[in-house]
Amino acid sequence: MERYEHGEIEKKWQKQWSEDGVYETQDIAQGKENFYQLFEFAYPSGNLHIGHWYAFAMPDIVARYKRMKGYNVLYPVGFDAFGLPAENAAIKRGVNPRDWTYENMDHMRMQMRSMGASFDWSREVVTCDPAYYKWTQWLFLQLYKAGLAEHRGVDANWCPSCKTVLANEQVVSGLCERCDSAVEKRQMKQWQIGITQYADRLIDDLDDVQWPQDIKMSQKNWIGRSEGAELEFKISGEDYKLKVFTTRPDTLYGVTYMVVAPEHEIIQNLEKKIPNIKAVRDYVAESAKKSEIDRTNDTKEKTGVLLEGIKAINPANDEEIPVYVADYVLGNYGTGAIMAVPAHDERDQAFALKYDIPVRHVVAKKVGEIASIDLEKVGSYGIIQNNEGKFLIQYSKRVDEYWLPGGTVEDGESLEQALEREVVEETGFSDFVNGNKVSVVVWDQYSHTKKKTRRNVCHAFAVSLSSKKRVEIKMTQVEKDDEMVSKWMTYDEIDAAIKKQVNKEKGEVMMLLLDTYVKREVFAKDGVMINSGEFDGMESEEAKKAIVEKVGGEITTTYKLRDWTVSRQRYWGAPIPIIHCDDCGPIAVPDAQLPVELPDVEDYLPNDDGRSPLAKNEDFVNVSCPECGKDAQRETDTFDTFMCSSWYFLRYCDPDNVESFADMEKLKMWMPIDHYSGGAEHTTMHLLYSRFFTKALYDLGLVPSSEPYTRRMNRSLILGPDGNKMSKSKGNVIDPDDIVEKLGADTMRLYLAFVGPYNEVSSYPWNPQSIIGVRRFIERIWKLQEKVGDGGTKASDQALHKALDTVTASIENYKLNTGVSALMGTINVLEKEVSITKEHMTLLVTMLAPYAPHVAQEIWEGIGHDGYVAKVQWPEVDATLLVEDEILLIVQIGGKVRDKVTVAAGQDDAALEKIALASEKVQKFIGEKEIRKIIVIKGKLINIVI
RNA sequence: GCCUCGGUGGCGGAACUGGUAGACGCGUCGGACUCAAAAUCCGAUUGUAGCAAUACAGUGUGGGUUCAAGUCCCACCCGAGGCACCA
Repeated sequence: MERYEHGEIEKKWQKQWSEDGVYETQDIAQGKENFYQLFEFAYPSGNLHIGHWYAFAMPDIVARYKRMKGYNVLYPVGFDAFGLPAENAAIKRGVNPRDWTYENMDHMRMQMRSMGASFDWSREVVTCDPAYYKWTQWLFLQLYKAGLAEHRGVDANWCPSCKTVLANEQVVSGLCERCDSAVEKRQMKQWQIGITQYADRLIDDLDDVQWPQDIKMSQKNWIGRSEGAELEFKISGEDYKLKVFTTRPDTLYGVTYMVVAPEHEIIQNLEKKIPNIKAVRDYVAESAKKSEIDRTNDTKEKTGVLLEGIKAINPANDEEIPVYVADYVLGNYGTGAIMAVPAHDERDQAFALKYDIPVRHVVAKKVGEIASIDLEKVGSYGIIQNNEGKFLIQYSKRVDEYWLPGGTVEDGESLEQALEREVVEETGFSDFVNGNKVSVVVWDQYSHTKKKTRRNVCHAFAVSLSSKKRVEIKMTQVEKDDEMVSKWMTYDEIDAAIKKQVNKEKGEVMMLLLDTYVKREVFAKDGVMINSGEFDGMESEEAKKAIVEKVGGEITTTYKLRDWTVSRQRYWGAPIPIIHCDDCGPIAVPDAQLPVELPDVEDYLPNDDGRSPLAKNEDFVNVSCPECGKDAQRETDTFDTFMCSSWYFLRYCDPDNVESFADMEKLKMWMPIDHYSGGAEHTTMHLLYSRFFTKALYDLGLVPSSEPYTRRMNRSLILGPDGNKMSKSKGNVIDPDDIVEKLGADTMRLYLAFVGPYNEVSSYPWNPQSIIGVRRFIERIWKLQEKVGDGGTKASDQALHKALDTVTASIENYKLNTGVSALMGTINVLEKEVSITKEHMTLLVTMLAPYAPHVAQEIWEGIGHDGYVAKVQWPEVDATLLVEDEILLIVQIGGKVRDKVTVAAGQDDAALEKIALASEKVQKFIGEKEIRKIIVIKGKLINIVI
């Protein structure tokens, strides 16, 4: 037996596959269904790393399997060759980005061939090739002509280090996604794409795709849809209306002030009416100086300035309320102005506390569920805390119940008056200072004594005692009967006590009242309307619509998603195919003149002035207007590389087409993509952009489906042996070329498959021992060839078919690791046999072929087969072989395993019961006890209940 | 803070619709072969107690449902990711 020489074997077959065009895909294959398996194409960064292997070689296992399963599989490959990463790397080395990119691609192609993956290289797509970007430009112009692209002044994200504008998605918590520099705001005229017009569909259509929950949620969060209403507040004495967006129109009666963002136009428009305009302007200037990070970072301390001389009018009750300017309100979200409800919004409460603005509760928490209310009672209760932190509680000895001091409000009394009267009567403490209202709870209960339903509106006030002076206690008869006493109790004592009391609801109400004070909670949920005129008693959810209707507001939706800025002030990108004419405005370059080729230039370095390096190239810039023929200038910005990658998967379907970006008939053959795998970092960038692109093109009748990817899966990360992310500076980088050389591509593929489930996002440290174990496994298969002879056992048949069952499911579900385990388990059985048949070995290498294609092919040939194992039919499981002759019967007593008995399969329940009861161990445990019940799970388990 | 997904031996991870927890691999320990080592092969390996048969405990924590819970329900703790002064 020759030794297993991975190097020779792998090179030999890679050459053969390539020469025979084994993996080239036709658009139609007789009798086969098409299957499109896609991975994210690579940036030509220079060198293949383990991450590339994980990204390209794992889906290859699935592609190979699907091919054997009888599908016509498209598994294409290409390069995302334009853009910042390549350009920055080239600049760093002082080489031209074009040369750098093309050299890198050559090198990477070579490395990728060493994976032994079944890529169809004949369909390769390179985005910086004019034959490709001609269509990127053309597609952009289709969007432009459809009103989905516009050159407009924007508050752009400028990266001072990359010297270009970035899209919102490329700013990660205020920093440039590529270089981590702090992003600045610049007013610039930029090309934007109208992705926001598709916000709803981008969210709603997620229901129809088979994507993992987390990816869907990330996209939803990013789009940030929030449903609410726009309401108008008149400015007193002015012909001016302040429009606000709110998700809580039900709290309109609780509005005690308003806030506008520093950028808000009201400051300009009504500046003559604002006596303190100087202070206001200073504040606006101050907040303009703050960077985005500063402004969103100091979330605790809120600042603002009152707009003196201006009063807004609450449309619900015509009350006049003050207006502030404060930077906790953002200019670019909603309407840039809010109605502030300190009782029901945390931020508003913080601001109100600082500037001493009244708080008005208009929604109460509700306890109890009762259909109709017979009578209503309003109560006023005190949260009274002494300097030891204990609370004053009324305790009824008779019914063992706790409650706050206070009581029912009588006719003509205010809440405060009632509270004072009741507390003095019940507790005798008389020197107290009325505090702030802290909360309101509506408690609906059924009174068994009165046989009526009752609503208790319980108001709670935080009250402090100025002295411990007590006067005579005047209890009511009921209170006397209940043996009421006052007690000082800690929060924990109260919490423990009410858990034991019979009336749980009453305890809950008290804790709610108390919690609001103790935990300083702001009640921002749904409840029952109070203090809201005709809406009192209504459920707040219902009141939303009713109040919007009453004040003539409008139900609206806002989004966090912003339009996609696609201009980049950089050289290495596809030129934006637009000509600016003084008379005609921005004009699309006529189709016949596409592509607008990226010229070769001497100076490709980016500038600080916000203009692309192409702007210096007069030959490029100066053209005549395609409309009127006058002198005009080309757009000199280039496209965001995400434009190029938003449609590359369409080009794979028809890569050589010179008439169009892709023929509709060919697109229909392949789209939508059956499975797409890639990195989690693209969830709210490429994945969102390409979904938008597909939808827009679908609406223009250019593509056959409105979603590009039926299934999507984010891949895990392979870490260095030390558990950290691989990086040159940490010195923990594993070079795949080394592994291929020392252990072979098949070992690498199997190792990566074995390391953990491919369909879950996690991170796996590189384990140098473990990969040797995998290599050992291949060598054991290799040696198994020696055992191929005439004889073979049924045990081998069974082991192989059991594995086949697992391997098939494993690949279908992208849990590639369990398939490798199953194969390992099989050879543990086969190795113990004296001899196995050629059929056994054939089945084994057929299953191995998707995982380790080289060695599988070599053995395939070695045992006397012609052609390619990659082209054979995936075997069917012989179900009869999965049936065991004997089973291991688990005998439980009361759910605990007490015995395991090997019995003949296929016996009926009664027979199994008999066997179980005959067991000595079982008898020992049962003893004298009576058997209450016996549960039999067919072919598996018996549970005897005693 | 809100949303989503997770938490299983020393490690990576198995466990179908509730039915033997820890498959498979790594590591560790013991043994065989060898003058010795590497490689290879064989055996053991969740913890505690015990010479052992065995018993008890055990899937983040605490409750619950069930004949039976890693799996289902409730509450909480921890981790990862997304959003975040977003009204």
